[in-house]
This record gives sequence, C-alpha cells and structure tokens, in this order.
Amino acid sequence: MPYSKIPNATIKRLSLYRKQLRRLISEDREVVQSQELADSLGLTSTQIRKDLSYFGKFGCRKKGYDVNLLLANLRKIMGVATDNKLCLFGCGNLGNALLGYKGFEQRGFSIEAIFDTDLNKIGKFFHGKRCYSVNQAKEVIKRKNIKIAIIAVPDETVDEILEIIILSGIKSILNFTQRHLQLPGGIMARSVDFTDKLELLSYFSHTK
Amino acid sequence: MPYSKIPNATIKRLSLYRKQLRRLISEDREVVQSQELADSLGLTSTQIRKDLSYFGKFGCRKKGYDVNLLLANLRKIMGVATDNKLCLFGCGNLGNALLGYKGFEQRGFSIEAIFDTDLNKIGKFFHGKRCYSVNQAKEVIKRKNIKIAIIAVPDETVDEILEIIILSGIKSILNFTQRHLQLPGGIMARSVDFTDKLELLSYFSHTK
DNA sequence: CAAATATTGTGATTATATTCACAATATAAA
DNA sequence: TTTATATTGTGAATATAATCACAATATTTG
Repeated sequence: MPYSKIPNATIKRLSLYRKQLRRLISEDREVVQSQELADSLGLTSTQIRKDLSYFGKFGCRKKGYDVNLLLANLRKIMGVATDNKLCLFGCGNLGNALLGYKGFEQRGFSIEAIFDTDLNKIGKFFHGKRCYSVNQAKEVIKRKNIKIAIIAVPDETVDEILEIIILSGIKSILNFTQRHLQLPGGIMARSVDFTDKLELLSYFSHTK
Repeated sequence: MPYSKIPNATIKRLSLYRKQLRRLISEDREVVQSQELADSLGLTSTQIRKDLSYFGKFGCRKKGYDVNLLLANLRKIMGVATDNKLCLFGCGNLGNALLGYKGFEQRGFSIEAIFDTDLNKIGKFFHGKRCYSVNQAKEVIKRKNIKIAIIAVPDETVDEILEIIILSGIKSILNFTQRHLQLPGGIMARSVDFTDKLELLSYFSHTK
C-alpha cells in the first residue's frame, strides 16, 4: 500500500480526524468508536474505517480506537513536524488576524517571520514580531529554515510576492488572495477563499 | 437536466468561474475560451465545458464565450442576489479582519449587522458598524431580513451562538471555528479552516 | 462559394471515491 | 469455558467525477 495510491479525499480527511481526536483528549476521553467519530464530523463510520485501513490497523474490535494512540499514529502518518515554521507575507487586516490566531500553535505551526512592502510597517512590531522588508525574505527564510509561506497581500501584488517566495526556496504556499496562483512544478499551494463558500450557500438556499 | 442531478463538484466550481470572469471583465476582455479559463484556474478545458453543459449552451463554436454573457448566466444559475445580507457573530481579531475585507462587497455580499457577547464591545462601532448584543440577534436579523450568518467567535462559545443563530431563523452559516457544527435539518453550513490546509501542505512536502 | 480550421458540446470510457455486506475477532456474558 | 455480541477491517459493488474522443458547427481563408 504505497502512499501514492491513497485517495486524495482520504488524505484531506486525516486532519479532521486529528482535530476531533485532540478535542476528545482535552475531554479526557480514552477510547472512541468510528461511529461516534463519524457522527461528530458529519461522515460515515465506514468511511473513517476505510480511510484508516489504507495506513494500517489501529483499532481494537469490539472496543474502538485508543484516542491517544490513533492521534500519535496519524501524526506520524502525516509527518507533521512539531515545529512547522511559517512566514507571513502581508501585514494588513488579514495578516494581523492570522498573527493573533491561536490555532497555529495548537497544531504545531508557528509564524517565524513576517514581511511587508509598506515602509511604514517595516521594522515595526506586530503581535510581538518584527516586520521585515520583502527584500530580506530570501535571507530570513533561509536562515530560519522556514518551509511554508502564507500570502495575505492585496490581490494586485500577488505576482510580485509569489516571485519572491519562489526565489526564497519555499515549496508550500497557503494563499489567501482571490487569485489562482500560476506555479512552476514542485511547488504546492492551497487557497483559502470563503466568498466561494458564501456563493455556494447562496446557491443552495436558492435552489432548495 | 434537473438541478439535483448536477455534480456537486461542478457546483463548487461555478463561483471560481464567476471570479475569473469578473477579473477578465475588469481587464476589458470580451471573449474567453475554455482553454484559457482552464489554464488560469488550474483546470482542464473539457471540465469547464462539461460543467457548463449541465446548464445549457453558452459558447460560440470557434470563438469561445462572451465574458459578460457567461457571467450573467452564471449569476442567474447560481441565484446570487445582488444584496446578499450577512451578519457577523464575534468581533475579535478575525471578525474585524472580515469587516475590513473588501471582497464581500465586490461579490454582492454585505455585513449588515455584527454581534458580540462582550459588554465592552456592545454599542461600540467597528468599521463603521454598531455592535449589537447577541440577545438582540433574533430581532435585528428578522428586521434587516438577513439570510446568512458568519460565526467568528471562540470555539468554546460556538454551541451557545449556534443556538441563537438557529432561533433567529438563519438557514445558511459560514463557520470560522474549528468545531464541526451539529445542525438540525434544513440548515446548511460551510466551514473555513486553513490549518487543515497547512497540515495537508505539510503532509505533501513530507511524502514527496 | 467551398474547404480548412478552431472551438464548443457531449456520449462513452475510465478513474476515483463511497457505500455495502460481511468475515474476522476481541470482549463480555452466560 | 462456551456462546453471544459489538466493533473493526476489507473485498466487492455502486456511485460520482474526470477524461477521452469526436461530432457539430461557426468562422475564416482561399
């Protein structure tokens, strides 16, 4: 069962499982069944068991899954290092909201550098972190060994920033602009766009 | 071809198409081919043509699609009113970033009311909008005829807020918390979670 | 006007993902 | 200890989505 044959849809769900398992642990739960996990995530129990089966056998028949053990296994499977370093491009409203977001640390991510083009921001501190010029990006990213970049700049400047990011050797990008990124091979990006979801909601409320 | 038989994956892409068409219009483009549209969105031309074919014939062989016409058709198909009214629950970092986000207006959405539980915030103005108590939510939402709610409160308070939202008659929810929402029938929610995407990026950079 | 061509639109095919149905089996009960 | 039972794990079946291959046809060219 090589990783490459694992359904993409399965991989996307793994972090959902981790999230729910963390919640259960915070409630001092020790064991959970696929059915309960499914209910709390809006999935089916079969789907969860099948997903897990691609990677091995983690449950105990008749009892369920040891919550801590399963989480540990998923962490190993996903290879999420505990020190995933991020850098942030763009220190506006959204950038600052991200800086204030506590979910990163909980999940083993931390924003280690922030960049902007605005001379009024460069050198200043945001949420305790110094803002660098984008011109320093390459050097800072290499020095701090950062692997993932977040783009939170205005749509218009995304091309320019993308070029800098790629030159810095970054291979993984989380994109908050509305633009679809044109990427060279070997670089992976995911986009976050909630207005798409709003339109979807609007569509369904209209057609139902 | 009843709407119910249209692939879900197709529907999710419709707003991508709209987004790209708006961009083309802003660049004074009149016509676009499925191939170009596909390239700019990272899809295939066949997929775009097939998607559109579920709703009718909008192109012109040999030329392509009239950008304005196609956008107008998609708008009709999706039933996106030009005055989709939103309300926002939670006036923290994230809530304020959303208030400052210009993409809403561009897409025909507008935040018409904001709510919080914090007495220090109630009555104050954020981005020019008065913050109401969540106790007033039902009344305000009914009066302003708001159809969609955004949840941007801390995870711990989501159950309480969800109850208020449902009692207010809201049927569509955009959820920014990490929690999966347990919803009664007839209510639809979409969740925005970028840490999931970070983990996915981390997974792929690790396994590749 | 006829031929060549580019592009759409779509039935058929293939690939991907989900669900079903049930064997395997650890645990609890008798 | 034996039997009953609940739950996992999984091959097979089904459903969903993407891609292929090409017919249809509007436009351009000769």
